[in-house]
Amino acid sequence: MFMLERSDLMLIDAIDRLGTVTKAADELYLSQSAISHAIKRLETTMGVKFWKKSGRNLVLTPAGKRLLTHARRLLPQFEHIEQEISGFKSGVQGKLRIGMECYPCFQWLLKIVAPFLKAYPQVDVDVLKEFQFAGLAGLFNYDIDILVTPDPVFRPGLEFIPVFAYEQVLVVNSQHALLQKPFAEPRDLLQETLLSYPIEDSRLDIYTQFLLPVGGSVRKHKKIENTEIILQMVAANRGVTVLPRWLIEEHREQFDISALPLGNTGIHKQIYLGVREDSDPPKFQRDFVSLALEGKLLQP
Amino acid sequence: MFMLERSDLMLIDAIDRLGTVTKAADELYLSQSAISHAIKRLETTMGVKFWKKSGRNLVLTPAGKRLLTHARRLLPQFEHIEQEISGFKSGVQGKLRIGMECYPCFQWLLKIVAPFLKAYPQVDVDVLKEFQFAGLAGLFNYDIDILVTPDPVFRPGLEFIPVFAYEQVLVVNSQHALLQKPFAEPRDLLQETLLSYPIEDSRLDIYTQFLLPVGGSVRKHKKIENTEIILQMVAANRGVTVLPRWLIEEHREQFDISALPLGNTGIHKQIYLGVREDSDPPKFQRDFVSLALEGKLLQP
DNA sequence: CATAAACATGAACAGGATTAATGGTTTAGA
DNA sequence: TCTAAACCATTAATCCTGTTCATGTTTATG
Repeated sequence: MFMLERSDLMLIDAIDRLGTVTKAADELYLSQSAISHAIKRLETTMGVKFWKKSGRNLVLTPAGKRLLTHARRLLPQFEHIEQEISGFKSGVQGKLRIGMECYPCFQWLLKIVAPFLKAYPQVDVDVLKEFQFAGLAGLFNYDIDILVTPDPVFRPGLEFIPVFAYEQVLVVNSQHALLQKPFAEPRDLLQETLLSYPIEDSRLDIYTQFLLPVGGSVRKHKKIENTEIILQMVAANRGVTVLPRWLIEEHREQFDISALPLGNTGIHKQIYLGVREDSDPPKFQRDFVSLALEGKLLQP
Repeated sequence: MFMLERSDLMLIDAIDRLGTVTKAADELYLSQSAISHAIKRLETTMGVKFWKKSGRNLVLTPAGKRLLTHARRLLPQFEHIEQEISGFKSGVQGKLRIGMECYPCFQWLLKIVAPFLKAYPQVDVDVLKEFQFAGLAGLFNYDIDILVTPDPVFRPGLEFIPVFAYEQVLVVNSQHALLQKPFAEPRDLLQETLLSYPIEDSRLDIYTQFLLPVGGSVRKHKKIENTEIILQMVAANRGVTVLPRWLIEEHREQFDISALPLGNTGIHKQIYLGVREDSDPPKFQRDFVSLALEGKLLQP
């Protein structure tokens, strides 16, 4: 009775990735013939053709494509398991892969990662930006172990832990007229240029929580990658932006900027750590969460 | 260079599940000695001990436990892949596993599954209730292929497709005084007994969307599994409940009940189908979604 | 203390996986 | 158009992995 093995998945992955059986054989430290035989065995035992000849190469059949997508999904998990397991022989070693879904997350994360790295010298930390992993899917696929995000998903199988509360404030030039007011109202932005990180409007709080509910808008909206550049432009009176208050406090000295709340209540957000509800995750992973929670206490 | 294989995962799983190496050998159609050798090979090549002797049995070390949880996660996926792949040889055959996260979902699903089964006689349909899978995790783990839920999660890697809109209405006895009013207000429920399915309050629309926002409450809250029983109790004037309007229409004849909107706008919900953003899912899976969407058109 | 249950070990074996050698197609390029 | 190179398939021989068999050791049980 045949069993699809990891080696079969590696086979189909390598052939597709490298284009030819010969190159795949090379990568897998096998002969071309070995691969050819393996293909035959796989296809006959499963009773399904995964490749067909096209010229002098092999191309995937629909069944093959399907198997490939599963291979692409599972193989990294095997690698991750091996990494994790080999950690058990050499002490506490391991790797913590953190995915981030928001810009302020990164700024906050930097503050937490530093003490963690110090406390766990044997643990590697990988910080993945949004485009390098697939959000929730990344968590479940074991591409990442921790998801840092402002949008929690409270569903079975997941745990989202609030670790940091902050207020989103409107950042303006220090001489800006708006600073006369105790807080900004949507209509105050009608003539302003909004500067933001390059993400969809639907994920910007100023739209979802401030402008859209009352049909407000801005004169212009410019998207910029870099926080410093954004602040520089605000300081130069080229626009306004929305950022966490604590981030602004840290740049007060450097830039000629001030901040005021959005609306009379202000926009309040939380950063959450999302983790899988795993049966016994590595200790350093739980410890990272604890450390983040301690940080929460420190940051009033 | 050693590779953790599926067979290794099967090994650790079987030993743990059956308790002894001997029984595991039995299940895997191997000799006890074969397993014993395999264990040794696995442990020496990975450089980690996964079992230690306890009396005359083997018990898992922490590393072993960790490997086991990964095994439990991955093995079903292999089985699923094999199932799916073998579908390619015998035509359109396959299995569609649908997970449900809400009670009205089930009622709705029944209507969709029937025509699907007729249209795809070679496809098996498994409908899993909430406690048999882990929601979103089930989707990503390939425990289920489609998640039926009223709470969509719009995140990368997932697609949630609205397939059915309905109104949650307050269901009362046909002689109930409230029926004089055009719609129910939160204070109307102060003296009522609320009947609901046995789920947490935080997932009941009447709380989250009706009572809690204004600090309302009910006199008493009883949780009951079965729709018919609930309706019987409402008919007997033993309480009120909240259900989709279309469900009530279907039971009008049978029970002495009537319905009225919750609040002046009513509570409006949608059922969504959640699927993985897979590269080419099986055809019958996409077809199921299409069928559900057609159903949407039929149900005004 | 005898017995059975359970796992470990060593030697021998079988068969599956690998390779080398060769042949058959296809394609690129002169 | 022809040749050489690139690529995959097949055969037969070989290797070596994983298996079994036989036996040993430890532990629980009555």
